[in-house]
Amino acid sequence: MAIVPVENRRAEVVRVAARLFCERGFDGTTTRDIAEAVGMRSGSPFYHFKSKQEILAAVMEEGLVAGLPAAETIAASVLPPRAKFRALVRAHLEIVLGEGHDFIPVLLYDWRRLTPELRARVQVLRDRYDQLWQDVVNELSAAGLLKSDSAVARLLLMGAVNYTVLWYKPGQGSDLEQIAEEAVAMFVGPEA
Amino acid sequence: MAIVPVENRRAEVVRVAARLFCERGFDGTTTRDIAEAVGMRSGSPFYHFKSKQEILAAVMEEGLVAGLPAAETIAASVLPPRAKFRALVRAHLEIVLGEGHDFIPVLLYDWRRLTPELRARVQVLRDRYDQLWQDVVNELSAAGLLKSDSAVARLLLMGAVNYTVLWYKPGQGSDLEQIAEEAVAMFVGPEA
DNA sequence: CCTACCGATCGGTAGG
DNA sequence: CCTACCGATCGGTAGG
Repeated sequence: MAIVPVENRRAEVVRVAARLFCERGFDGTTTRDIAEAVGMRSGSPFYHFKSKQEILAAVMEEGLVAGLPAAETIAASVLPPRAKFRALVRAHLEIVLGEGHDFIPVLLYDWRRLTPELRARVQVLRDRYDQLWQDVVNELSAAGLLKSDSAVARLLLMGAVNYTVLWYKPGQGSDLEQIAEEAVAMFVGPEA
Repeated sequence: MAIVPVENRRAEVVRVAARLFCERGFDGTTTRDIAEAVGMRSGSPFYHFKSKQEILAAVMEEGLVAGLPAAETIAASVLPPRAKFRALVRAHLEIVLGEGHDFIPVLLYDWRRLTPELRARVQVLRDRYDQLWQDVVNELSAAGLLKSDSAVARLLLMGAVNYTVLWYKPGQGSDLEQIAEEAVAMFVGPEA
């Protein structure tokens, strides 16, 4: 038995909540489920969070904070537009579909369960992520590698990629690498 | 006051439930909300449906039954592949985003809330819809107008189109016609 | 389809 | 973070 610092209990709640929210949805998970899975009593999550929705927001924010650095590095790299886009898609698929990556799926599934206030708070981080995509898509566009207006293009592209969360089954059919390749091939066309 | 046949009360429950589920989500809507909006007492929806989830399944099935004929007509038409795909996308956007079309968004939002039994039941209709898309996508592929394997291609394409339900705002930005055009332009490339 | 009601669940809190 | 508990809600049912 390792000695676990008290500060980690909060993070543990967030991590367990992410898993349960991802599996059963926000409304399909009770704060009691979370408490039990973490080894607490039913009321104890509320020592760490003001409300169930605050836990949800924390899950989403942790997912975004964890995913942003990789995406930022890719966006700031000197890769040519098509390769950069491919790397971004690949990194995003990992965040959405990778083993133990339950945070962003929760954001995609249960965004609407956030109160307006919490939604606005999480949106700040989300905007940064969306902007990175927009930048990379704009580079594609500027290089003549993408038809369609870039604002709607970004939404359609992110839709295609995010929607994988609803159909992808690990170890069945294409793997993440293949899906990334197919998506890029279909959207961007063959080479520059 | 028109005289309303008793049989229409059930349909009324489904229609009202579709609107409320679409606005607030399945878990965010109580059977009491539905009853009140339809002008019944709180227990009366259960005269028409065995459970709340049966109402949800009915909403989804009505959406699919309403949408299938148009999609079938398009798939069976003699349009060239690109035009056929464009027509399918356009029809689908109408079903997903059109005014008063709350049924398919509910399917997209709350598919996971169905019990396994009900999910299997609704899946039968959903499979028919997916197959139509697959046929049209395969035609595109056969005509050399689409890169990427067609099974994954269909999922990515439907993802892009279905995801519009999360960002489209009527009367703000592109309209359905424009979105359809941009989607086709981006995915299929310029002309055959 | 209404009346009347239940049984259980659930988010959240006071007080330590 | 636990104990003990509340207040409200909610899906669903019996019986007519």
